[in-house]
Amino acid sequence: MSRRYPVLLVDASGYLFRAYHALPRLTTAQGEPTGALVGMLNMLRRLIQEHQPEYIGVVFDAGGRGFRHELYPDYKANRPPVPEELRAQVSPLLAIIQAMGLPLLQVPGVEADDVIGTLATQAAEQGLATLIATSDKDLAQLVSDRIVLVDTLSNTWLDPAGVQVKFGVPPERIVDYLALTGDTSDNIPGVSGCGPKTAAKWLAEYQDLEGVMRHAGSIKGKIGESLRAALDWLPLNRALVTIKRDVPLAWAPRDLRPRPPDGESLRAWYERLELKRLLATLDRPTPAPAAAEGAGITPTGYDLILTEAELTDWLNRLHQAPLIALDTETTGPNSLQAELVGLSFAVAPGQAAYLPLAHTYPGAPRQLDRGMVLARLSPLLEDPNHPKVGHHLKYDMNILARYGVDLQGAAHDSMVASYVLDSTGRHDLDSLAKRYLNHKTIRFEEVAGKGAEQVRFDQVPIERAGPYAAEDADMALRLHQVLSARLQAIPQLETLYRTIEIPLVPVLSRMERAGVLIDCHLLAEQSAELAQRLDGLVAEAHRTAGRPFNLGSTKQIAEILFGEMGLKPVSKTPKGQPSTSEEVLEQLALAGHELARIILEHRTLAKLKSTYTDKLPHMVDPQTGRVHTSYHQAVTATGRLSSSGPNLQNIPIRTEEGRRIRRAFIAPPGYRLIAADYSQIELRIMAHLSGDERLLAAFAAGHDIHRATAAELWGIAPETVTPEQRRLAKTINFGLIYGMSAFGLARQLGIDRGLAQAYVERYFERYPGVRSFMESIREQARARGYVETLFGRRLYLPEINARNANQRAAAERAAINAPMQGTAADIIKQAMIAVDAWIERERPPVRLIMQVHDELVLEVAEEAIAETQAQVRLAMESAATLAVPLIVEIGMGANWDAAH
DNA sequence: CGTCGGTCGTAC
DNA sequence: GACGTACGACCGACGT
Repeated sequence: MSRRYPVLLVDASGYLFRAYHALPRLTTAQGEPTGALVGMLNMLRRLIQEHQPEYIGVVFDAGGRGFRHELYPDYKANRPPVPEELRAQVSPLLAIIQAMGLPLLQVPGVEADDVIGTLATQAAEQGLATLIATSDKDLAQLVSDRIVLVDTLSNTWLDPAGVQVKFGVPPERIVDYLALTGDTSDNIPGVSGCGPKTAAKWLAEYQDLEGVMRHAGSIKGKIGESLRAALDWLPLNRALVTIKRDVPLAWAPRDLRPRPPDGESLRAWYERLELKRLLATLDRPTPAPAAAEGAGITPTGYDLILTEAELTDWLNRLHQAPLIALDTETTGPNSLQAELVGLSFAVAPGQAAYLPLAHTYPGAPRQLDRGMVLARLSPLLEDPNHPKVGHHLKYDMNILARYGVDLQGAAHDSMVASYVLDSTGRHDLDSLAKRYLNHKTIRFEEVAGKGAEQVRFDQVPIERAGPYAAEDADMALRLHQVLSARLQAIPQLETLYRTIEIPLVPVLSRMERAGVLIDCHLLAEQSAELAQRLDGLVAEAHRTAGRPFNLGSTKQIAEILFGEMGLKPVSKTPKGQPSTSEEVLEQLALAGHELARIILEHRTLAKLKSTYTDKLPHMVDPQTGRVHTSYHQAVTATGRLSSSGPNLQNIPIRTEEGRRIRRAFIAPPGYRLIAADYSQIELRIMAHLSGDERLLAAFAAGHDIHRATAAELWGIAPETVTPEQRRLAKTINFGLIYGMSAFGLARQLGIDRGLAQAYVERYFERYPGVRSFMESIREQARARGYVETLFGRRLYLPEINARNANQRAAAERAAINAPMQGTAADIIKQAMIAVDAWIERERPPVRLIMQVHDELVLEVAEEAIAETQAQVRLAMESAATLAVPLIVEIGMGANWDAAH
């Protein structure tokens, strides 16, 4: 569609007939019919705004008997008379088209088809490409590399390849095809019993109509008889259906330049016919003329849906669209609380509309009733056979779900596509439109303001909201086209997108909507207790320091410890300041500095209180009594999900105090929580990817992996491994996944650097496959600039060849970590899809409610516990087949802590 | 008064 | 500098 068509020819009579029957019967208050007229004007405006043609011809039949009647007196003899309601709309329409400045072409005795055929042929000879707007299949015979048909009612587009696909014959054979099949509407009898299939078959076999006629004797059966019976009139048929390309006309294509519109006259007509939306267009500056080549997307006029008739019109277009782009406008960013303000749609690039529903500012025009609109839309929105695309469709899914609409057929998501193509960088609509379409979108702040001036979307004037909202749908559609093509070029990524990321969207939507029940009372108790202890610690700290200070301020702590008390800084922050991190304070506390111990304890408790026990109750949705996190699908570099509002992926577990918080994540009466964790999934993936024999063997034997590692490191029997040795082996194992160096290991373990180096050496001696795996990952990263997961997900590492050694080393560590972390993410996502599929299929009293990277949490009715455990284990353990078994540990309890 | 970088700490 | 991926609280400097 990027091609320009300088010439636009509109088969207006044909369109008018179809529009009259296809579109709703609008009338003015006086009962004057306007439906077909409005449809026609909308189509013209859309075509002009989208294609910005230099030359336009709006072609009408002028009546009068032409050469076809001479050839065949019964030509069009069976046409019913033009309905009065349609006839009444013609003359206003002609007047309006003229007032719009558009060349109106009518030639008595010459049919519109022949006018179009002649002008399009002349234009082609002059090197001008022509777009013909028609819904008449006969015009397919004109299609060439310079002539294309567009049917705005069915949203179809016919170029030579399209003609071949649709009719089974190329454009040059269309006249033969039509001669054989006949045309009932023109009263042209074809070969009885010969439809599209037979005609295409014969023409494929015998080349052309003459060939078919020559072989009429050899065609068997009843159809052969029919053909032979038709031989007499087939040449006449062909002459009747052949569009003339050489009728004498008063205009050449280049005479069809539009004139400036006559605003006064248009206003008068629009007022008289009560065409409010068109009237509004007169108040807007007319769109700029066609921009220079390569300027990206020209600003286009989008539709506004304010009346039932307009809604009907758009419903038709949506029904016929092969892919519907969809966007919701709401009162806020939280999809589980925001209210629906409007909907926008796009059916083709540039063909988009905004449907305002709940703009409530003073003076807002009357809008369609939300319930009525959703009732009419939901059969479409809930039909999986009508594919949808959006940008961040999970959001729209959540919004619609709150209005009882279960969005189905979420086939594409431009945000997700962008993320799969390259996880780094931004994936918001504005950035992507700029990057891939070279188009600057209207930003939200431009319509709603920012900061203190910002208003809710329902307060944004519809005339400002419309272009913004419709553009979002338009951009999602256009981005989808670009991003899909790029995904197709990398089959593994396309598969990842289609089989994992897209199916995950509704799963995440359901999880977010489900939420998790919180025991606020328990948290409040804990908050009160923490507050008391914190007060005590603050007093104690001030006493010890000899003056009051803010225990939350690292700067003030550093002043006291390293300034006033004269302690030696242990390490520095990246900015060169003396660090007061846990590690530092731990050392100082160990050296007997009481203040450090107090600050440490204060830090831990303050963290628990502010981040969790105070915060979580505030995050509870008053409507559900539960917290509903957001899972972000396009954030992390490695393919993991992230969670926010609240983040449920960093709820404490390691300390007793922390686990108390998990006890506040509860199941409702009659239910239990089930927590299912992958055991050592990243190390198993390392075993699989590296193929290291000892590591594979240890997992195959079902050994405790840290114990086995320790046994290898010290060359002793697993039973004799001490807890200390196991702890050290565990640290090494985790360090490997993170690309840790000997220095890092030494620091982590608080041991001598040389000793740490010796451990690392020893590890690689015992697990040589791991060493070569890590080296080959680094090499791949350097050579290709990216690393891959088992399923082909990519992480690009532009800094892998950086001059700066630190940047380079960091990129190498990320390179080593990403295949393991990312493969684990790929696997648990597949498990989530499988678990969700089971739930949706069998409808057990079970909900998937949380994902924490290697863990799934479900809320399960008591009677379904055993079945759920079995199903979840099956789904998770069989989500991927590795060279080592995937093992899942499942717990159950009344709260999240007890489920572990 | 809002924004943003810096620091720290929680999870896997 | 030295351990990967996140989110978010708090501080404090800075800008309006």
